[in-house]
Amino acid sequence: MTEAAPAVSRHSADVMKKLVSLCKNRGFVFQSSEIYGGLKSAYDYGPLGAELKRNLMGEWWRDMVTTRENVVGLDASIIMHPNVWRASGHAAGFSDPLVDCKVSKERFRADKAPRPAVGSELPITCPDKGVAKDWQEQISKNFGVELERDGNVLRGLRAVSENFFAFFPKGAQSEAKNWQWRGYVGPTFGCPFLTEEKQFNLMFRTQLGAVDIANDIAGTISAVVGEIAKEAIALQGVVTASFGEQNSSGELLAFVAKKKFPEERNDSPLARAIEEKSSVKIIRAVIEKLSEPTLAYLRPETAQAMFVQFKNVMDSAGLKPPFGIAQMGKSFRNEVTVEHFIFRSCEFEQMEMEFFCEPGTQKEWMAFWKEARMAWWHRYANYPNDFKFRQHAKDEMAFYADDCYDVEYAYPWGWGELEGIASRTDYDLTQHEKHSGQKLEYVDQEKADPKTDKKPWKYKPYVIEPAAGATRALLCFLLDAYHEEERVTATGEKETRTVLKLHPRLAPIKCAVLPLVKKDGMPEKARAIISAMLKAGINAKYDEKHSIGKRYAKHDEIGTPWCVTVDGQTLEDGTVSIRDRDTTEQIRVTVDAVLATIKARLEA
RNA sequence: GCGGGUGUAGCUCAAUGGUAGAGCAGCAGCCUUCCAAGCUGAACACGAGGGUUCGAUUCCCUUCACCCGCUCCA
Repeated sequence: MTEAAPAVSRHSADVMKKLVSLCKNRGFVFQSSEIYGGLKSAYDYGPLGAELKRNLMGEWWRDMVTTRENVVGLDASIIMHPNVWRASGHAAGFSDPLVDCKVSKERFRADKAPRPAVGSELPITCPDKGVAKDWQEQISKNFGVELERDGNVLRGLRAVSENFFAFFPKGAQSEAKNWQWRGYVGPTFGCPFLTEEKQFNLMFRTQLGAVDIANDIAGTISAVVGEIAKEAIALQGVVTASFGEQNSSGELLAFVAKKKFPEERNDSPLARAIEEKSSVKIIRAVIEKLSEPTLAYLRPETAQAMFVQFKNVMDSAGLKPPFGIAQMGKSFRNEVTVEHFIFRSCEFEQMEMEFFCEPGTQKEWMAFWKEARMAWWHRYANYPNDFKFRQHAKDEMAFYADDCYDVEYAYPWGWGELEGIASRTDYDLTQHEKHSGQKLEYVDQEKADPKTDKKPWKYKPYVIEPAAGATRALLCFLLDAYHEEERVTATGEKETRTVLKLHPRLAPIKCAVLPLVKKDGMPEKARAIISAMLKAGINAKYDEKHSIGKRYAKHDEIGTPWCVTVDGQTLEDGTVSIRDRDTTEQIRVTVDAVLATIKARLEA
């Protein structure tokens, strides 16, 4: 499964610095909004970077979609219905603290979690017996707590006091290590091994509608403040008598908010804030309530659209499982930390495919896509050993996941993720069925349901998801291509030749056409060649500046695989030289054959 | 989010409490017949804001951005 991999990156420590310089210098990648001081973790792709990214994503699309019969494309909107993100679980956490279960990876709202009474038992109900065994081992390993397994239930925990929970192996009672009792458990499995509460969300919020919501909010708050003033005067006696000074603003706000929003449901965030009499929470809840009708999010991943449009795509394209829906495009996440140039940024590009298959066949398809995807990465790489698979440990995967592999690359700072290939079962379709009320299943007329043995078999397909980062792919192929070679110049000095050994299909410029000197009719010959190439759709570049050596060096540095040179001999016998970027060797072909030669090499 | 570092021309660097200099790159021109040759000319910078000061690129504060660790990454 895991290939032989280098223990450390073959890259030198300063390669990132050099690459970032080269990217700016030559026009691959610029800092966003640089003239205004730059914007955190946002990058612009310059003329060469734009070509490189387009080529890269084009190669993915070609390999995943246009060369496969059973995979189709989708280009969904970046802004989707807010309920999409509620169903996927991304939207929780804006107004309420979120907690993760360290064992099941379930994420939930702390305020909605079950709160077992002090002294009660805390059984953990696992999805099945196998999972129960895994979790039992994890809990033992990570928290030093030995639980008893009773079918799919893990027993032995008890909420001893308000401050800690305990386990009682064979009657003895001791406190759980490394973990604190938070007073509640995960809603699905009842697990008390939880992370700290987090009050943030990684999604970018935006608003649909041209009217600025801030006006409505300001208007309402202003009215509320006015109400408070009136109430304060009217209730002056009561305020001083019964509210006390400490919480008077919260008390008043709660009083007014209750009058202002009489129809508020008991379990809404606003109702709870009013209950708590916290002025900050009330104001926050009012803002949320008022902005809610126009609230929208930028997608944090492209994947959900493939699930949401599953039926439409399947029906319109006349597909039946196994089939895939692929999509490339931008996604947005407010990352806590951004790092390593374009590796982790808030705005990034993804290349994702959801492959829908019959339940029970997911293992075979996982194996198929693992191989296909690794072959793709290897096709464009100079150093295949810098790529490897890493299987996710059970305690690393989401509770619904069946299996998961990352394709990792040996970046200068260590192994890092390029692509995740996940076996997601029917979790996503199930979630969207639940939230939308729409059936998201395939009806197989030919096959009998394995459970009832009757035709047809209606099932929600299982999903294999190869999800690659396009931005990361760009960085990884730049690193893979970056070479420095020592050489002696014509004047006898030692110099470093920087070469980007990009795969020709990725290279921004395929071919440079250069007159040896700009006289004797050489520029005219070269111009004729370049216009033929451009007409044929090959991104070629004419260059007559400086000496020929400088021009070669420049094109080495931007990864141009071939340089066609028009020289004295061209004028005599009609041949030109084609120089290879990686070897610097030249061959001669006739002017008429140049275009076909370059074309053939690009197709190779 | 925490700690440390950095910020001068497109890039790599220098100098200075009295508003900055080089190499390379780029631009215009001359020259040049195969791997960063030469000549001429013009252009280009103290990340932003505030403070101290007669005067700040230099000292102080804030902020923005980047780099290196840790944390986080549904």
